[in-house]
Amino acid sequence: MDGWSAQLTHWYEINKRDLPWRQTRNPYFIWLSEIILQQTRVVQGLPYYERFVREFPTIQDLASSPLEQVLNCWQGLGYYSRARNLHLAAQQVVQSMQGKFPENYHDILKLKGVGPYTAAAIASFAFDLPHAVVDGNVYRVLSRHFGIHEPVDSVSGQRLYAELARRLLNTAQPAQHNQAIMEFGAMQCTPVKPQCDICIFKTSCVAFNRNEVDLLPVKVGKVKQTERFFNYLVFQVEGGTYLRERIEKDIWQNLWEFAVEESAALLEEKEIMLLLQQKFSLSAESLVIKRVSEPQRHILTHQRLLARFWLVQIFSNLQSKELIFVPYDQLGSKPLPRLIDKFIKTHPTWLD
DNA sequence: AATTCGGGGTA
DNA sequence: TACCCAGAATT
Repeated sequence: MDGWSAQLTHWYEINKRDLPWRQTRNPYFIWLSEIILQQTRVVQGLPYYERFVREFPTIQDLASSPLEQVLNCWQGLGYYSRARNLHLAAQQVVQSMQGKFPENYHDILKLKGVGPYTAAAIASFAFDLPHAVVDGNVYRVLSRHFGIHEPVDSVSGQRLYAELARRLLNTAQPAQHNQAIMEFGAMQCTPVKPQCDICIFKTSCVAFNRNEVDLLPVKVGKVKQTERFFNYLVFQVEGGTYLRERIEKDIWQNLWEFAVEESAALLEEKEIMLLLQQKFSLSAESLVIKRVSEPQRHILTHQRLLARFWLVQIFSNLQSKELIFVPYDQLGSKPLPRLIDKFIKTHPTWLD
């Protein structure tokens, strides 16, 4: 099995993409790229990486910036706990590690938001330490090449794949080996329509020779989706509107949105009017429901959202514990979920 | 061990 | 549609 890594890295040297985080050994930059790329395609993460490097050139800059600024840079990338943990981990390094990024697997693993994959990636890429990465690409490449049907999302499967990856690792060049296997999974041994016809492992790939490529890797995880209905109230009051921060333990934590009423089904105008009077203590004379948007679908991994936006002009100030007044020209200063950001961008006439 | 965290590309 | 992406934290 000694030649396996050699074949792989040979393929890599010919076919690798030119990616910015491959041009540096700075553990801070490599860490940034790895957090950004968790569950995220390279092409999607790339502009975010450039932005973070520019906005936060050092880990001290990141640690001393307000979370809101970090979330603003992260806006649209999803899985926002990554941004919160990134910020926490930066403060961890500055405050408890004298600003020195940890230099071994064990200490890297202590950082918030850093799990086994990311710790192995940083340890190998930045410090040439012999830790094998196991990510979605690795699961796919190994399951197919070695014909493994053990589910990748089971505990026994994860043990099995981690052990196999560890055995295959070229400990003389762990960084190159790790980059190579992930690049191979991303570019050649792809989830659908892998390019088996031109694959260097054509003769040794068990799945290919058994015609099982499309069956692997095996996953058992079933995602059950819930349906939710959000009724958004876009209050219109002299030059601005009202936003609230989502602080509850739910999606979009620490992001901002319009006043919202969640319901078992989208509310109708009569119910919205009642809500405005009861929950927001507005009289029928002090408000006008001016427009309502089409229902907007928004799909998350575990949730299907249906949202509708009501434009409500009001003639008195709102007294609400959680709603804060935001001038229209400052809407961009708050980190917003894609659903809200998209609504604002596609309904410019609603907001002058 | 199972669930929950986003958003977009691709077939 | 359904699947998946340089996964990790929480329950």
